[in-house]
Amino acid sequence: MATMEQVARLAGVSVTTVSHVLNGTRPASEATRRRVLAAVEQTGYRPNTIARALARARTQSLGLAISGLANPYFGDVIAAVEAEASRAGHTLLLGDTREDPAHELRIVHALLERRVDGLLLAPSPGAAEHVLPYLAAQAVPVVLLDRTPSEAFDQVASENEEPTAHLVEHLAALGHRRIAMIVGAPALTTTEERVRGYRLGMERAGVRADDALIAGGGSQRDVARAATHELLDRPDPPTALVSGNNFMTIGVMRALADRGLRVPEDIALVTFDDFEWADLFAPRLTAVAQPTGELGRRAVELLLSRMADPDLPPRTVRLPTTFVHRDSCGCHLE
Amino acid sequence: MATMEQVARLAGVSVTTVSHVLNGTRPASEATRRRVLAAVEQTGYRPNTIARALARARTQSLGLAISGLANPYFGDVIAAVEAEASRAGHTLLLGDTREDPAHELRIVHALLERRVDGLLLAPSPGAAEHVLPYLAAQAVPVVLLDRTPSEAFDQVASENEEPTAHLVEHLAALGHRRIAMIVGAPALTTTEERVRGYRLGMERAGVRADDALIAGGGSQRDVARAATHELLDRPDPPTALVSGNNFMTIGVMRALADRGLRVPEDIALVTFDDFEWADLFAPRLTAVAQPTGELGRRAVELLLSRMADPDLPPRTVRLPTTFVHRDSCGCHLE
DNA sequence: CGCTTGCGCGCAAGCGCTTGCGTAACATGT
DNA sequence: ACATGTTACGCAAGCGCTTGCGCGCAAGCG
Repeated sequence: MATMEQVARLAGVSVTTVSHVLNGTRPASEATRRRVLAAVEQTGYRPNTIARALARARTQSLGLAISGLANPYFGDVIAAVEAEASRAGHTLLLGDTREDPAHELRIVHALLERRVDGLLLAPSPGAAEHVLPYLAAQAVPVVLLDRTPSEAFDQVASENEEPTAHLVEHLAALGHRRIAMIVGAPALTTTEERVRGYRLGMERAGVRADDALIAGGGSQRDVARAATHELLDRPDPPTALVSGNNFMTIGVMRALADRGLRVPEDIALVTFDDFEWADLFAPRLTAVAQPTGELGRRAVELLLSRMADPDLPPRTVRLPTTFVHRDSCGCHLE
Repeated sequence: MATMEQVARLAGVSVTTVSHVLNGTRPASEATRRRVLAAVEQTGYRPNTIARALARARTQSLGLAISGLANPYFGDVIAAVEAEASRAGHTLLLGDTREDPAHELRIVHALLERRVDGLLLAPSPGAAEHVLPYLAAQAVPVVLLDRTPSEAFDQVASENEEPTAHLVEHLAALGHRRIAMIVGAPALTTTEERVRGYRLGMERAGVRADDALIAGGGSQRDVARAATHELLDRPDPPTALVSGNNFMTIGVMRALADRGLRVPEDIALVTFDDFEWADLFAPRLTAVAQPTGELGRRAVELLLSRMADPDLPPRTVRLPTTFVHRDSCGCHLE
């Protein structure tokens, strides 16, 4: 991979001219342009973006710090982020926070040391005490993703409270009274909001909420599985379940399978987060679908605008979800 | 974010010394070390890896060019790659090839311009004519992932032929004779190998293979759906289906749902690629599971070893798959 | 007490680009 | 013919690090 120097020599001009021709930053005579371009062609020259970044103090790259890379929900988000970033001429640097504040800080450090021009972060539980204060002290543009722990940052997330309330009301309308919810990791704003949604739904339906029916699923499959077992072991087990996200839905289903319980015949289940295949397999899950692609796109959009103008006031974007009515709620039973 | 210069000034030493202390590249007196470290602490200094990369001609970053970021199969791979890369002190740059040779070339260019130290690539169909010859001419270490189009590169992939043959034999053993396969995009080696596996399975089972029963699903959901419809529209429709990958499985299932066909009662289905939830939803798919995490890990391992020693002969690693026997094959019907 | 050793450190030349400043060469107006 | 623009380009100083080379100094030696 040739350097600009070699191209310049071959074209019989200075590196300055090569640079300007390639970047279009200064007019050049047609003859010169052609000679430079020909030399580029001939040498197979590719700009060294590292050198460019050092000189320009901009890397044309964005950092994405997220957890659960394997989660298909985030998969969609990542795909959308990559597409948008690439459209804007930026490359994506990827880091997995592992939902752990310490590791998250390491990842963010690594990304900043790479001098990303902007950072997309799905803050872990605990971010508010660790990485967020640190980021606030840096000058780097940041957009928070999926979770919204701080109004001081730009952030984009789905609506959580109303959609969850709707799920609960739907179950209540079918006659359920003992409606349990398996909720995600504590300090996540998504968890808090979905719990509020649960309470709101119960209240609207005129059902007294019982805190014992709110079980911590830790946003993880196996924790959710255990939590579901605990709920079902109660003397007065719930007749309907709300799962707080897709990971936990798998855990909940596993617990139900462990006990040979059928959905929705033996117990009703509705979930936050949809699956692409949910239509095709039984039980067909009644779910709230997030606009994952849109989430990623908007996040990049926000980030680019902030990079363009750092003095913008912080913005919080909420995206509407979709209620997908299928069978697992038990509507079609009678 | 302070520069090394400022740290040096604060510590009353030269940048040379700061550099050596931070990198451990030269002994320094204990007193100096402490002063430097204190100055680093005080200024919140973070190394500028861009400058370092320029000076060292190494970026400590790996490129991952892959398609279908949203595909959970690749999600697992990405997660494993990220984990391994990060363990080795490398950052991941991510690009989506979109399974399109032209875009793939753009992505690879972008990654190389970023001067990644090594490249992981899931070559698109058509890579052999475009990006691969280009890469062969560069000096950059490359490992091919999932597909194995060229013995000239290091590559790691699952076994495809035998596992597919096994799926087919399994169906044949149940009495099926008209066994169709929905196969992936043409020029993919995975497709070729799985087709070979199909033929091999038919042969072993003593069933005459009919090429009309090999339908192109293009590795895409909707193409697979259409292909399935075509198969079922035949005067002598298949009684069993083999799906060539997880994306297409969704399409196949959708086509079956379109027609109200039940699996396995009306038609048997087995698939290449497993799903995490496949146990929990009906029909429970009988499938071949790839060791996705292992795939990612081994790929990074191979890449690192190649980076360490560019003169190694090219290696091709094949990973064993797992046959997961569930219900969609129809074994438990009678 | 000179002379070698080795230790601890700084100088300065890069790495491959970008970009402000300057300067020829030529066109324009009067 | 002379001032005044305009056009086309090169010089060189960075960007923030790394690293080969060399120098002063205290310790060790005969």
